[in-house]
Amino acid sequence: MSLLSFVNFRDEKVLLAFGKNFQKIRKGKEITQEELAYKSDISLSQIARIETGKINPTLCTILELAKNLKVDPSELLKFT
Amino acid sequence: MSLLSFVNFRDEKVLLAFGKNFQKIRKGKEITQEELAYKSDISLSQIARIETGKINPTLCTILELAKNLKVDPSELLKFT
DNA sequence: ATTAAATATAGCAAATATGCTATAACAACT
DNA sequence: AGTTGTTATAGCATATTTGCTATATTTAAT
Repeated sequence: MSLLSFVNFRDEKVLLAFGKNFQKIRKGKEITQEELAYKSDISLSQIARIETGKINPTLCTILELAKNLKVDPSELLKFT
Repeated sequence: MSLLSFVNFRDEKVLLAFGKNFQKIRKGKEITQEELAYKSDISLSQIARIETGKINPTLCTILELAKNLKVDPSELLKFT
């Protein structure tokens, strides 16, 4: 087994950009992380980690957050 | 700690729908799972699991696949 | 400057995403 | 039927996502 077998694709720059865009959209909706966490079934800490680019969220997490932000999921993907 | 603490949000129906849409797009591009796996740095087994709705892919995986399919990531999110 | 609200961080546990290899199932064709 | 190409499945190991709790840091308001 190769030494790099378990180095998954995880682009830090992309995650940071996604997080920033996400935060901009959330703030545009004038909703706090805590409110969003309450509405969606996603923890406050997880939302913070997403916005700071610490983690690589899954499809379902992204879709759930988009739903509760009342924004089209593709909006969340519109970052450079 | 609640009994449901570790039941993450993972919507099987959504994953199945995403997988079917993904497969339709890939086939529309006339590329095999194997070719796509080679181009992107994502394993063949993972692509198969995605298309059959077995797993909940991460943002970076989705973006990487979209890139190598030469399709806008938002296309991949257009399923019912 | 204090306080309060909001966000970020840290550490732990559980679930799962991912890669690898091998095998099975399926499809198309001769 | 047999062959070949493609996709699906299974089992294992590791990294990471996620939730929880608590604490720290930042921001906003008075």
